[in-house]
Amino acid sequence: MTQGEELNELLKVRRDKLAKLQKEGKNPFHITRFDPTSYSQQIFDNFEEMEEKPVVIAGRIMSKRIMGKASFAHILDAKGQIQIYVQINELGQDAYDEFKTYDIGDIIGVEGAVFKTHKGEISVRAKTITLLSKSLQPLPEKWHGLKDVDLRYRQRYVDLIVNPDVRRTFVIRSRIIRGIRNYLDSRGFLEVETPVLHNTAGGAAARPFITHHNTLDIDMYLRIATELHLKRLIVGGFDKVYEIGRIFRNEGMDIKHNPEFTSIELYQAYADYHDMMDLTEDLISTLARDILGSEVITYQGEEINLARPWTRMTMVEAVKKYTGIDMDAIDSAEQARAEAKRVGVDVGVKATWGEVLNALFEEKVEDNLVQPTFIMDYPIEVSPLAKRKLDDPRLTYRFELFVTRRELANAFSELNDPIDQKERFLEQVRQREAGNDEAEMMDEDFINALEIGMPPTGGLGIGIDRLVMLLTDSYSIRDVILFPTMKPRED
RNA sequence: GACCCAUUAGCUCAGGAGGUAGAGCACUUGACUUUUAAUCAAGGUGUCCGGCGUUCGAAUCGCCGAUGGGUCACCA
Repeated sequence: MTQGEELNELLKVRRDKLAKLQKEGKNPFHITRFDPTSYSQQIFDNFEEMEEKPVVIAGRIMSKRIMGKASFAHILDAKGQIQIYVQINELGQDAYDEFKTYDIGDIIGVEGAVFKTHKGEISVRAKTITLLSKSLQPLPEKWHGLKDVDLRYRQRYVDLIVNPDVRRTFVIRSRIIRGIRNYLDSRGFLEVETPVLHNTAGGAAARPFITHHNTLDIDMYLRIATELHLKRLIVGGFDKVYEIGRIFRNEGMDIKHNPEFTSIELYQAYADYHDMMDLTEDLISTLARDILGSEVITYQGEEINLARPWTRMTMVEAVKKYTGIDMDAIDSAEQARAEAKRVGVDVGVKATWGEVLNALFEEKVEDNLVQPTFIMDYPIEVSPLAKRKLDDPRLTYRFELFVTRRELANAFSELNDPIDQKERFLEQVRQREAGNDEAEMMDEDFINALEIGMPPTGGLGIGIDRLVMLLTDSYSIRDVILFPTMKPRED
């Protein structure tokens, strides 16, 4: 709100109240600190001991019921809401009159005694009330809250005030991330930080955001993955590392994609992708148990059982199960393309056996993978950083985890052969030159690191936002990101 | 990027077969010393998303645009 703008009546009333307080030397914005002794939740949890004992609480006025010489209000603090009882005899005439001018949305501190009302609600009988901050705008309606999705995302601070479920989601998000850290730290993993600004955008197939460094006068990329730096650290001798961090991909936005999102990638020397599967299912089922209290959860009306063990099948087996096509029995790309066409899956005229397998999987299998399922052994064409299978060079030691039809994790036995890796990069470069701007870029220093020598290593990446969606039953990725990417409004 | 839907008071929403807009909450004033969607009485809410057009008249109809949501495409 800028100066000179016409204020509507609601705003004007609050400005006037503030001006009056300032004139009387009671400017709430002059207050610098306050010392609450209790959260609302602590009072509820310990009522027996706290009854009739003095407490100091602080929070936002969410409702107000004035009945002449006595009033009730609800105060929202970080842990919840508690009622206060405000009576003229306790406060005195002047303080009581001033309290009556406070608005819903104002932040107050309350000193008083814990008690239970005649109707049985645990409350605080106010002895003194201090206005700690004046709210100059009205809050959304108490009963329906804030529903407008646009406003909820743009003004998340209001959303958090009036929609308790939103607070819960982000508390759980925090617990999930803390749970992951605890799990990995207790198993000897080292948390590290690698650059966000990259000279080459590698480790995934995605268009990057480009930015510019002024002093060096070079364009740089925001990272699209943490993979290649973390593997350099395995080369360096840290045998178990992980990074939880923001990833940026310049792609479309929908209920599963936000341009910036959070991933965890971890790498473990001397381990393979089977170890990564064990770790993945143990980690996620542990999080569900510890944070939600159950391994059986509901996502958008569907029951999901996260109890171990989870189904493991190869991509070839999955395609066979859901299409009847046995890709193992097919040797030529030509025959594979004919089979795809037969079941109505569009593939290019030059599609390889592996590309056909991947297309069949994506179009015919993914939508069936509701319960947690590891899909193993991805084609080499779509896995430029994964180790080739010894018994079938068309495939790699790679898996993805699917839950509720969505990819949640991606892992490989990491490719550590520098010569093979260089050839894979060159193939990616050829694709890039052929117009695929999501193909990997050549990363000579990463090849150099592999030449120095990387032990056999298992690597795993999990989309934290999607994991939080699953564990909080959130429909959209925007419901688990505090400030999702929004177009600016033109006013 | 394509298509569909939405946008009305601070919030949640009605309404409008074209005649200048309504409810509840919130707000203001008054009554009320245990209420809790407090109650009772009285009162004012407004760029009907923006622009252009049709029309005597547009919030309503048409076109263009903005933002959001959804579906699809893209995202191996």
